[in-house]
Amino acid sequence: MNDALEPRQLEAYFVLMEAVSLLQHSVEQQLRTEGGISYVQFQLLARLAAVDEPLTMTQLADGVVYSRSAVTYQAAQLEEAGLITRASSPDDERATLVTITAAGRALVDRVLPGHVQVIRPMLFDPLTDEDLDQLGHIMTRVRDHMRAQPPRSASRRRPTKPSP
Amino acid sequence: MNDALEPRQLEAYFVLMEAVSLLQHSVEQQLRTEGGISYVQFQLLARLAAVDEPLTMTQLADGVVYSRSAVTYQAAQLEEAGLITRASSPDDERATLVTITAAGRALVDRVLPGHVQVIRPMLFDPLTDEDLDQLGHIMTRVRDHMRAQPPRSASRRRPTKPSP
DNA sequence: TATTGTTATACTCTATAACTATA
DNA sequence: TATAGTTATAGAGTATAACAATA
Repeated sequence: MNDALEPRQLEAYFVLMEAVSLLQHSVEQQLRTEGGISYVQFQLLARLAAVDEPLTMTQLADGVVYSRSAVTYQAAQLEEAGLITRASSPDDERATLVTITAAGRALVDRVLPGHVQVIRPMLFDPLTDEDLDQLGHIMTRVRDHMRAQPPRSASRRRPTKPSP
Repeated sequence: MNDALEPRQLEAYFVLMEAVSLLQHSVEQQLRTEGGISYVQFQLLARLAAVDEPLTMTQLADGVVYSRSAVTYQAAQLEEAGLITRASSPDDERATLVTITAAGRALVDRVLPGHVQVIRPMLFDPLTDEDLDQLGHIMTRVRDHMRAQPPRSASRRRPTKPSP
């Protein structure tokens, strides 16, 4: 058992990261220019629009991985921009329910075409439909596998101190 | 011709971005913890180690996309940490040649095993060798295609002001 | 006691524009 | 005049830890 991966595997990883970085960079500019939002903010809005019901801060964070304070920060930005509202949950007074506003939905709808126009030439044009299908399948498997086992190092909430 | 993509295409894109974000996050923590460097810094060092010869700041930037000032900033960090050296080029006095130090190589070698240990369970374990091959081929095609046509919006150097 | 979320703070990183120096 | 790189500055985003309130 060797700790080193086959060079080809490592190469696939590096190329994956590089290509996505390029894509992310372009997409970020488009969102900033046309919508005045970051990619993270777009993700949060898109998620809220997709599920079509209020989410708690924790649920919202679950989709984007970051720390609680980062979500609070982003939510504050989005709320200030009138794209979401926050209200404490009737079920659990500790929780904050985040709801996307009409303006929020409108923004997502407004930036999506331009978003696609950036993605298409970069990601879709060079690939066949079959490639895209495979890519989708592969990354879905990867994503689901990642979500299934919470990363050892990045626990959402500081684990309780082991009895000292 | 419709501006909207097939939902499945868009889905593949979103999953791709999500999975890579998760991967990036984990990898970033590993590099920070075990090497005290960011992923960008790791990329720069790995690139210098791979080509095995000095690169100019511009050449270095080409691999990582960012603005000139960002490269200067990162190079300053790496130089301060003793991982690279900078010296003006004999060929072109304007250029700065960046050379990786022994400590820089040592650091890359030192963090790479841990890096792989993070990647393996997240990316490689859930995929067959064939999947990985396909992923590599697909993303290589995407990457090469992206590099072939410089993004319209993100010119490396501010284009000359159109004759006013 | 554990969990949800917020806040204060410090830090990293990035982009813009102005600047120097060389080609 | 254009290019390589640096610098000053300002802004966005993140994480940590301490905190308040609820379960």
